[in-house]
Amino acid sequence: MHAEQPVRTGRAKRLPRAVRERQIMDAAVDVFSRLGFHAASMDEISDVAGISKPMLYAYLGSKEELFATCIRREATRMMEAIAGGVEAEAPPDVQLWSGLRAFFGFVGENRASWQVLHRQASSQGGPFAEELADMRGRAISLVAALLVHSADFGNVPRAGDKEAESLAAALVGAGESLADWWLDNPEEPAGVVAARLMNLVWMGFGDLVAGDVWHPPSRRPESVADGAPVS
Amino acid sequence: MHAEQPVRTGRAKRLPRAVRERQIMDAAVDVFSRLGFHAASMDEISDVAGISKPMLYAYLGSKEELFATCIRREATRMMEAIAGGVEAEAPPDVQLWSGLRAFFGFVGENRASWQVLHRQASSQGGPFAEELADMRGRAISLVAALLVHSADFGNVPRAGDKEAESLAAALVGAGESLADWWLDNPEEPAGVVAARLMNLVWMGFGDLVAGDVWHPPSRRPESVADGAPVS
Amino acid sequence: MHAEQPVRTGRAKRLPRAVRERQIMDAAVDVFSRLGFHAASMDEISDVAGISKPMLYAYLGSKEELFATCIRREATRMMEAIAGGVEAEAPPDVQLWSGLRAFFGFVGENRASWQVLHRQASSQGGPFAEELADMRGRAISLVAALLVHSADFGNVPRAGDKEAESLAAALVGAGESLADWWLDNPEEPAGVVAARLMNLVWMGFGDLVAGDVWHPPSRRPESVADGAPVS
Amino acid sequence: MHAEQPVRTGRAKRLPRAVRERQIMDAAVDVFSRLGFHAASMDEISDVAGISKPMLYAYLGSKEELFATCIRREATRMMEAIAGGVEAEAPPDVQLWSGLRAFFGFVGENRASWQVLHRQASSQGGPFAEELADMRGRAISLVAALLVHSADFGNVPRAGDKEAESLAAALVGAGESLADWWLDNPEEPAGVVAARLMNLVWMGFGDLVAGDVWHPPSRRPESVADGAPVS
DNA sequence: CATGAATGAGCATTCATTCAT
DNA sequence: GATGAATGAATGCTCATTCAT
Repeated sequence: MHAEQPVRTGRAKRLPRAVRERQIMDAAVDVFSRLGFHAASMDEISDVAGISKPMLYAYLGSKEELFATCIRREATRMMEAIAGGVEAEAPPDVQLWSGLRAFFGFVGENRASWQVLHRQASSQGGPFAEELADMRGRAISLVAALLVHSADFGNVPRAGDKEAESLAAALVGAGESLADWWLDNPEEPAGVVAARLMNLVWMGFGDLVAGDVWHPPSRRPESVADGAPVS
Repeated sequence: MHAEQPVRTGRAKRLPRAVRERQIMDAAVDVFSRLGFHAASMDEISDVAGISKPMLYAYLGSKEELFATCIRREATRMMEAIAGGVEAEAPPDVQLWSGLRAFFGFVGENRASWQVLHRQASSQGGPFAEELADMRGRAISLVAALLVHSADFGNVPRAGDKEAESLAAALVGAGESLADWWLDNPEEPAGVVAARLMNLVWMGFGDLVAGDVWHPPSRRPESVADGAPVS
Repeated sequence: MHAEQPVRTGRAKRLPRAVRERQIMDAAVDVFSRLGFHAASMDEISDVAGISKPMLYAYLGSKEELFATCIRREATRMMEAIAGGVEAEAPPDVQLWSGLRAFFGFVGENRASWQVLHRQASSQGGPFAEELADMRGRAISLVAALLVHSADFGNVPRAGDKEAESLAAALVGAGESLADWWLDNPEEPAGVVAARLMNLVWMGFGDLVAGDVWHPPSRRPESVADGAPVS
Repeated sequence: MHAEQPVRTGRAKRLPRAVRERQIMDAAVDVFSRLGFHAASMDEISDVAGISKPMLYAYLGSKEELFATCIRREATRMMEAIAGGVEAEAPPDVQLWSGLRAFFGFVGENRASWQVLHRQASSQGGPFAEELADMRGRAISLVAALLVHSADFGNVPRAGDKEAESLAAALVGAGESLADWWLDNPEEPAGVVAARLMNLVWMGFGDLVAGDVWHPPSRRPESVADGAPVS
């Protein structure tokens, strides 16, 4: 994972800007993931990064900018890791499966990144939530497209976009939650856990598309809608 | 939902302690859900509650105590709402379905509570995270028990506890994520959304139990395990 | 010493004003002596007194007034205890001796009063210091008068008032310090400790009056005056 | 004495850490001596020091730490001033005399230090009182050792340690009180006042050692012990 | 370029004091 | 008379941010 230098002493060596920037962001991701946005202090970040606070500001701007930059970088890294594991020409189920595997792989190897993305980012108000929600939204859309594409293959009346999107949201949430569960229960290999989710979702989705649905014994499920007005 | 009085002026009317306490906690849940624990200030909470800060402290103790009390109250409310919608004698699928309906119903009617529980609580270090993680863990265990119970019905070799638990974690995460999605896309009735999740999960789970599983076209899914060492 | 009722419950019984007042002041002296003026809170005082805060204010006014009243009462009690032990017609040495005995007796029996008078009162700015300094000044003056009177008896050129006053100040300070020492070393009876001080001072004073003084071996003691300008 | 700038305006000039630290402590001693620990606010101290509050905390830690540091510094300064004025090889009376002179000299030149040490430190609970009481205790022990040493010279049955200690406590208290009196009556030179105390104590002590003691006319002085039970 | 030194602004918390019942 | 409920005004302390060297 990202390196740290707990205490710093003396003058920092002059380094090319790009290297410095990465060094700082590594430190920032580490600190943010451990303490969360608010509890993390610029003092600690600069300490961990091994530079002085004015440098921190010179390179990455304000605390908010720094956080946003971290999130963007980590989100990009994750998206790229996933995209890199997926073959665009493969059939939908294979794409989904490869994506899941890549996702679990990334989470396992980048715990700090994952913590920042999953836990910290969503809990802040301000501009972060929006940015992160955007990225998450894009991920959901990609999955939704996959689902739609797959359903098309099956000669079935095309499911509404909204239906696919909602299922994609559920799938993404399931993946996130399962990833967290896996971090707490690491005795099972990532592949097994990922496969389990793949099975659950893909088979369920197949049944759904095939019209093979579950029915409540007596009442129609829609009946609940009456009791849940959206304010 | 909970009322607010942005600015307060003059002396607050004398109220019995219990009423004031609820009033304050409503305000606190509102503010915490909007800003998160750290960004929420006791000043704002007391403003929203329509009282002065000393009352806040007299009634609910420190900021941490207040937050913990809020979380506990909202978590209890949600658990009770769900438990109240589930018949203990019903078959597992019906129980799951009722639980889902009750969950979506609660989220729809208590957005602030949901935000606090879902977003804020997990992102703080300290004692909150633990407490909340405990409750989530209990919820997952309940669902896992349901799954195990259901699988037993089917004369199938009993799924390992870990397998059930992981699936339950996925299901809970899917529910959370779908609830969030629904709050952003409220045009579909809660029942429809909940039913979709129910279908996906239950049918998929049925296939899983029946041994009707998805296979990657060429490589065994386990192969991914090699690339995801747990550090 | 003064009684306490740690916790109070229900409505206080109606009592004649004088009794209530004494009750309150006993509590206040107790709390002030334990915590000092600033650290003592009106909340704690009212708790210990067994009444509500508004009563506290109704009876004794502000915190400063309460403190001043306490000091005045305790100082008066002490002065009266001492005066009561001294026979006005007795020769000066006997008067001094009786006064010392009475002083040590009072301190032994009223530790809280003594703490308030000695430690708390002098450390506050404000009007207390002045009031207390006044009382202490009066005590010093009384002792000084005794010394002057005694010297007159001895057919000696009357010592300057200032000289007597300074010696009285020294004696009072010695008594205070010795009383504190005695509270920390209670194994010796008060009478023994008091007698020791009496001896030291009276014999030394006798020598002084008799012109039997100590001389530095080589240099005149006054030489130090040059190095100690008063700013 | 220490300089003050009641109001501060603009940014403070950059100073090396050590200088600023002394500047701050000078201000703190000044404020603490005027107002006492509790009434002194960090705001006022930083104002008087001519810096902002964060600097105060950066350099000296919390209010308690600052106070403790002040006390330690001033106590050390005073002890050193006194020790520096005393020749270790001189006979006991000369040592006592030099110590007294040095003490009065220090008090005259460092009123604020003296106030902090004498008035504020003893009135606080917490760790200060203990620390200060320790130093005072050490001072008393030193004086007691001097007295014992001196008595030994006189071929007299060695006075009990407790007796010497109590007399030392009386002497120290007399010195403190006389110093306060002198600050209020500065028309007499320090040397004269100090000499007066030296005379009183030394001659009285000589008589005591010589067995030349004062006796109450009729009753034995010990009789008072009955009336002073130690609770 | 790099940093030690500096600060404005805010936050949690407490306390003396007073209404309204 | 007596009290629970209420508050204005500090106070200790921290943090993101920026000069001056």
